Amino acid sequence: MATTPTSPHRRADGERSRQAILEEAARLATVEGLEGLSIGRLASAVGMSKSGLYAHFKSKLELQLATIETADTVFRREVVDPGLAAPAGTARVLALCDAFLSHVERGVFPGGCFFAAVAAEMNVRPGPVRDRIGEFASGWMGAIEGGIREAQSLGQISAETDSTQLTFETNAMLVAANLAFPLFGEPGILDRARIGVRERLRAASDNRLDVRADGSFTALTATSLG
Amino acid sequence: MATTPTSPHRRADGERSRQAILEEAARLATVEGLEGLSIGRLASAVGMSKSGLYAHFKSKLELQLATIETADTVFRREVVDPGLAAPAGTARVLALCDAFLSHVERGVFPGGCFFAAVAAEMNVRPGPVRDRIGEFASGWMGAIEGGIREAQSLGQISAETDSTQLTFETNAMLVAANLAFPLFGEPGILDRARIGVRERLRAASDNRLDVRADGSFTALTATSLG
DNA sequence: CCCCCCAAAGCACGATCGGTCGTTCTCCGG
DNA sequence: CCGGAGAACGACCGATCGTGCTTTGGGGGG
Repeated sequence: MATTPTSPHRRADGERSRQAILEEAARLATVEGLEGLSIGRLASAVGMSKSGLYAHFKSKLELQLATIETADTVFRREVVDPGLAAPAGTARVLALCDAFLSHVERGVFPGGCFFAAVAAEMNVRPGPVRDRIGEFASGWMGAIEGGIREAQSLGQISAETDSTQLTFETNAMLVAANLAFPLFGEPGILDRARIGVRERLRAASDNRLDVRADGSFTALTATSLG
Repeated sequence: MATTPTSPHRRADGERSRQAILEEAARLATVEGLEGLSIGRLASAVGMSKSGLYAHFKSKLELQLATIETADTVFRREVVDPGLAAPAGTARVLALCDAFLSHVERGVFPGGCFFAAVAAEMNVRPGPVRDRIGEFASGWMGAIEGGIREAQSLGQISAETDSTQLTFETNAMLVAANLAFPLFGEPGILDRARIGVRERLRAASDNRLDVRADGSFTALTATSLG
């Protein structure tokens, strides 16, 4: 519902155009940036005139906000939902991280994670755009922390662990991999993050051997990589 | 020497202006981005005309590259040199990380780390600018990894540890803190990174209690924070 | 002390920026 | 099937973009 406008009497072809515009905008914004994304380039990218595109959005700000909502929908579909499908606990945290790294690797957004790219651009520009990015970041971190707390209540991670601290460190590896992957091009960076997350969660299990992980867990230790 | 142009017979006031331009450009680029930084805004920021500024640089690309060199000099002075002043080993790695987080906290660049901001912007735009950013990133990671290898040769970190993996994880916390700090404004994020780096290095010491750390080490454990 | 030369400014260019017209076409409810 | 409303268009606005050319003024070596 986030991407569905509240305005009444919207024509079917117009809604299709609007969605096509926003999906292209979300992709382009990870390359050009939300501010660097120009109306003219976006219009020609979707094969429309500038004014035709502008009929859907009253201002560039509204276009930016709608683009964020579309990106949020994509992120939910490609990362959050697959991650939450895993059984609760450590496995779910790992699934969230793997889904994130997978969506970076597959190039769901050409410039990597949409929100990391936009956050880096807008985190020193106060306004509704930055506020919305902050809300998303809180939600994403909350999803990871929720999984960690579940793992604690399941006894997979020691109750003494600072879940917020562990969330920060887990997300840090995802963000760092997302930043370095397009810069160097080598997919080994993503394996670094996969290893790091698993080792960090294993360490947080406080020598409890009942830590749940998927089959690739034992195969993906730090020493198994050259 | 990096910021010193090779052209001969340069007047003193011109060199001062050039440096003033580049320092302002390095600061502005962390807010506007290297591409979003316009000649006109930069000129008015330093109190010059657009063409007067342009007399120092043949093109915007040259201005961008010179700005990177200036930012590299600032980063070296504010982060790398203070970090390398610490005694070799774990203490030096910690000093590098603390110097990095300190330069973010003090706002040496208003938008946080210059190279993280520029890398996020340019990592999907091939060209000499991205190449130079990649060189810097390799150099910075190399400094951390060098410190870790020294710590290994000193017996402070177990020789079995994958130094590249440990470097990735250490740098990840710095990058993540740099990204989240301006977004949320709370300095607690930087403490998260400080704690994470220390705990991670302690874990890598493989239960060796001779890990060197500064006095704040024991005080900055994960449990000491609310 | 003079005069060369570089720093800086003024001015202007084509392109593109975000944004607003008026107009035409086409979908779709009554 | 008719008419209102939305979709899309081309033209155009003032501002700003990066980049030139030309001019002026002052610093500094002979």
